[in-house]
Amino acid sequence: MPELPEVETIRWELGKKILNKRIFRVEIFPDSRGIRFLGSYSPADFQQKLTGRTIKDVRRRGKYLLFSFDSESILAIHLGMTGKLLYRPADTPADKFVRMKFVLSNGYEIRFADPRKFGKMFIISPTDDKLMESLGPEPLSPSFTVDYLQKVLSRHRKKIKEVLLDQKIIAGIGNIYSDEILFRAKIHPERSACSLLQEEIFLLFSAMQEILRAAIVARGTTAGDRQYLNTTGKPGKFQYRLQVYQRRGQECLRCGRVIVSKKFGGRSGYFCPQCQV
DNA sequence: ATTGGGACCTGCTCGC
DNA sequence: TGCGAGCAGGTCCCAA
Repeated sequence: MPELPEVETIRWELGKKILNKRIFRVEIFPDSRGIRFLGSYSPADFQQKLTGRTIKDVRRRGKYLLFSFDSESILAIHLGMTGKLLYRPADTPADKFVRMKFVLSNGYEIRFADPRKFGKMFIISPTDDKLMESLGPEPLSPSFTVDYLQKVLSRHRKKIKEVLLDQKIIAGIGNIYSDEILFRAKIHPERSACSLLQEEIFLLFSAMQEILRAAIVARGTTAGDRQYLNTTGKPGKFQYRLQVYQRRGQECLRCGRVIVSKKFGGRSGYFCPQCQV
């Protein structure tokens, strides 16, 4: 699924292309049922709110993309697992699984394609923004420090893997990067968060910074069945640098022991049973 | 309060 | 070759 680095890549690409472009038309397709229009907006309200608006800013918060306009409304998009935002010239052949599209004034359109329909799209107001407020801090922001991480981990007894995945604690990390971060920090995913020693917390913090930054530079990870693609339909490059995710049965690149996987609350986690302690 | 598990979705892989 | 079962997982929701 698109996690922080993938969403950041999309934000960066779109930001260069659609600023000050006007939304000429909003098309919502019949099979867009799965797009959850949260809040009190119906699809028709949604179209009305956005049609004719000029895009003024594209930001990211956690795994959400936030579009600002020449109005009070903010469009928030969560890509779920399989969501893509494809930026195409309007005369380009149709893409599969497009649930919604924004036709822009410059002859291009943004196509929201989402085979598994886990994506969400909704309108929020800058002043009443409960969802964004409920998100934890951005792990790459200057205010996210080792001290902060230590404080937050000491408050939770649950597994460190679960803590990394909890968007209310830290925003933007999903299954792929939580595995990679824990592997790099040599921490077992089932360790209780509050049991981590100061040294380990420092390693965890460093691993988080390094991996997320490297993944952004690599323009994200296209792995597994998620088939993340950027706005031009191209894959990322970080999958070539994965150390542990989806390497079950293969040798650990650090110690040679066989990588194992285990279910953590419905999702699979990969780790080395020898060097992650 | 915290924690855990199921539901939502559907394309894809695997085994018989 | 065909078909059904199972898997993938972010977030919401409910129960213990």
